[in-house]
Amino acid sequence: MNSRRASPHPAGKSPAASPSPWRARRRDREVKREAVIRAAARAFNRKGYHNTSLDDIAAALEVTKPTVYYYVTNKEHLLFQCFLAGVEPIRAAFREVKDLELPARERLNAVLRHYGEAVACEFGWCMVRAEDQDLSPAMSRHIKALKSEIDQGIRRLIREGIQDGSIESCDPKMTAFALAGALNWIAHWYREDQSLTPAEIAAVFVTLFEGGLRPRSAAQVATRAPLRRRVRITR
Amino acid sequence: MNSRRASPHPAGKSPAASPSPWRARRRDREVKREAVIRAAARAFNRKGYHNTSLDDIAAALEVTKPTVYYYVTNKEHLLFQCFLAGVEPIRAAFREVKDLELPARERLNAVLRHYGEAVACEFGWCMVRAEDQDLSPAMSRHIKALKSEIDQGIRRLIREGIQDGSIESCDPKMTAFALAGALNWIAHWYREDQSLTPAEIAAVFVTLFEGGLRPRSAAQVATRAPLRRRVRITR
DNA sequence: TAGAATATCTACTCATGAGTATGATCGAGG
DNA sequence: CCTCGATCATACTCATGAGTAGATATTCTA
Repeated sequence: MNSRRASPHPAGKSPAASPSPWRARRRDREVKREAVIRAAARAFNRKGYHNTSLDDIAAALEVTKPTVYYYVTNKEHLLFQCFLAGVEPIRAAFREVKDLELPARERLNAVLRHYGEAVACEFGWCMVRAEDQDLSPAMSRHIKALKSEIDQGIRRLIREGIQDGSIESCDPKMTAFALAGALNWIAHWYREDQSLTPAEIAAVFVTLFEGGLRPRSAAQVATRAPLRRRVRITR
Repeated sequence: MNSRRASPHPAGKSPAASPSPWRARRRDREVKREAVIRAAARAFNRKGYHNTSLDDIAAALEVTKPTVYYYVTNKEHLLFQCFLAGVEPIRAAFREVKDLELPARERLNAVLRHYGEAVACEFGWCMVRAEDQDLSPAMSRHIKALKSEIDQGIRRLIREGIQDGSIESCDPKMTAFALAGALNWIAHWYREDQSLTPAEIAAVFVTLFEGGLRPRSAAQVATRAPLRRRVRITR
């Protein structure tokens, strides 16, 4: 990047005098770059990573493949960028919640709500489904680290919740797996079933996580199996 | 299959007189065929469908690619067979539970336990991750139908549970998505983390699904945020 | 307006992997 | 011991798709 500036003006004075066109160019380029990443995310979303060629992505943008390569280095980086766009909101959610004076369960709920919305968004699929098997070792490590950071964040909130009494005693690791799994899976069905908005889905899920299936109303009927028989007989 | 028998003995008498060698052959073939499918499942498990070539699978069996093609028609069918091997235990679980005289929540729990164990098994990955995008339209329909059958089965149990009072009122569809999602996700992490057996995992998950995160002990401490501050200060 | 930097296209290379044509081998029955 | 069918290997074809080389268009600067 320095070399680009240095070559026309070795002394390095004129670039400082007229920075605006450079800036404009750079922003323009960045906008297009993001468009490429978004188009890739949409394509991966629809057809999966392996069933999407860079020609497909280029066609969606009404350009040709080399143009795509002008903005991203290769397909793997493209997936990685989509992944980053997907995780960033989740990391933000952790930061946002970090200093709230709330019991840990409520902080966890807030994170999970953001998490669910992130998974349902455009980049959700890429974030959830970026497989280390598809990536170079270096990328794989990087992605695993980011995923692990989130996982550990959830576990920590669960541990804190157990300590402060806002969460029932449980295995933090397994519980984190269960919660994240339920939310991750949204990426699989949300394309086909958009009957609820991402925010609504996240809210429903968090409610379920909190209370579980067991009825909480005091007037819960004890094991009355005959009722079921009756139901089946009526058909 | 008839043509194979008919060609050596057009009259069709000798085959009935000596069925044993044919039977033995067929069983032998079937055993090998299953070995091919299991090897494929293991390979898909480790490297993913698209990163596994039929040469890989053949090498794992110490044969060559045409030999694999002698037992299965193509890669897609191979994935489909793995998928079937994965779902079958789950369908069996539904049948097993069908006529039990138990509240629906307990029947649901039993199904979910089997479901979890199935996902953690050898074919779990193939079942969970068989993407319609990777398959021909016909296969895709077939797989979707089987997945939908299971989904609908879970929803039905949830509805029955709400009716018989064993499950708290909720949205059956979303709840089914959440439960199945949490369990499906086991396929993603179980390879790397086998600290618990499939049965133990399933049990932990079902317990969580039942009770949720909110503490059930009467002596639950109300929102005491200061506790958390203390924790952070100590570091 | 020359010319440099930016942006895009045409037309390739090259590796991989699915699927196959054809021939070799082996074991059982006549 | 010879034949026939079942089994398996060698050695291909062929399509696809990632990535690139080099030419071309566009735009800004001097």
